[in-house]
Amino acid sequence: MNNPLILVVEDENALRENITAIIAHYGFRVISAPSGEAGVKMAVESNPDIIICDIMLPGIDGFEVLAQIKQAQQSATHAFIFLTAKSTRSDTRAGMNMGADDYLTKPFTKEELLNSIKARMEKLAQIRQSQPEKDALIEASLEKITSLTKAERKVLNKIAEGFTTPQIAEKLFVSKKTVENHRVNISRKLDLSGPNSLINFALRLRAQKSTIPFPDNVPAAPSH
Amino acid sequence: MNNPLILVVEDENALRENITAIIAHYGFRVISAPSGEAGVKMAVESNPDIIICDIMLPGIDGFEVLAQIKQAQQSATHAFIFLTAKSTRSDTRAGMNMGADDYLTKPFTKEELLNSIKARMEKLAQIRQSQPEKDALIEASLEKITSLTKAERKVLNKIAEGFTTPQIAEKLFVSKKTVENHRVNISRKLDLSGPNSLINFALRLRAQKSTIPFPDNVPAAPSH
DNA sequence: TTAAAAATGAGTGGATCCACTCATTGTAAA
DNA sequence: TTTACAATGAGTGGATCCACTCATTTTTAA
Repeated sequence: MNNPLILVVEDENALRENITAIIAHYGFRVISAPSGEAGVKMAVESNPDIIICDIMLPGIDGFEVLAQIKQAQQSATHAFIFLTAKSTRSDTRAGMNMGADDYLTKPFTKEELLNSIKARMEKLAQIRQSQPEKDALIEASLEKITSLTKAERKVLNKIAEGFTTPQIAEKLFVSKKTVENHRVNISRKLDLSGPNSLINFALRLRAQKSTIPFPDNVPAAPSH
Repeated sequence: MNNPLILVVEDENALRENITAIIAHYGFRVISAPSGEAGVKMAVESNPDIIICDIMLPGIDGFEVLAQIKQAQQSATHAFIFLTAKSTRSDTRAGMNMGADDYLTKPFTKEELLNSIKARMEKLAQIRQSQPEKDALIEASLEKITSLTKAERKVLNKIAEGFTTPQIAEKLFVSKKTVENHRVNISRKLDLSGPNSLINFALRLRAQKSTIPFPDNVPAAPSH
């Protein structure tokens, strides 16, 4: 698994920046959200490998974040780590029973955080275990992916998840026409043509890389 | 998931029988082992969905059990729940960092046990089912592939190679109509439906099995 | 030999994908 | 502010996929 993507959902600015800094320093790609609502949106869009989420959040809380992500993204090939100041037994059980994968009690050390991430990562790698026989077409196109815009990357991600145009339109809250336009633009940028070439490309790409690098993990195409 | 299998590794006879009775009472299949060594052997043989394992065991301890099972069975997608009397933070972290999925501190109630099992079960079901990219669909369909005829296998093979209907028709020296008919029949036999579902299936099948068992490696479906 | 299944091909219709053009609105940089 | 690009959405048309039905010929098994 190369370059895992980690999403941090934490409302306290200092703690959020601290965590993201630690994660980034150890070579993982990281994105963050200051609220549950933003976290859900980002998770659906970017499909991170690991989600680290505080339970006490303004607006919807961590439990609700987990529930909504489970709802929206049935392809739960990610790990969910809860953060909390409360460490009562019933609280811990509630989190785990909702489908969390780990439960870190604040304050936690850098090592505890990293070890937890590492353990979940290994678990995920075990689960996925897709063999990476290199594909010339994919390899050649990897550079060109950087020329895709944010919206185009979102669409490509959904294509790779196996969704059809109408489904993608619904999930991204845009019209089918817009999705179709994005598909055409993606195909053009990647030099693809012919029926099924895009779904074909997306699935092979996904077979190689656990998650597609976008849309906020990688700088979008420059405006000019 | 039908009839999940749960393995209980616990040396105290009373507790082990108590746990297995609870689990069995709620309709799950359950097997048990009184030692780590027996537990590892049983896990490798029976490939249970969930392993509930005490940490304090005579002979090899729970950590070692987990390590050995991970070693022997790296492809298995199962959940591992630790049981322990010690509930210190460092102890919990050690267990989770080794790849455990939950950590129950003794004494625990029947509800805590069942909820933990239920949560891990849902997680497993999600993983297996979703892997839109993976096993559940493929695995479930592997048997059905044997019901495909020779011509249908040839077509499925070409689909997996990324060819479109017109290309397949040309390569197999038949008309496009014939290929289309085969595609429909394949979809029907594999319980697929919707646009791209076939190419999607074929590519995932190919990603999973380096060589697809057909068209000439496996006997065709019996004529009647 | 006879009956069943497979393989081939055609017809029809609907849904989707692909590829163009065009327009509007928003955003970001010169 | 002006300019360029992104994002959105619509229109059109063609190719393909999907799902039916139907028919003919060939192969296979009883």
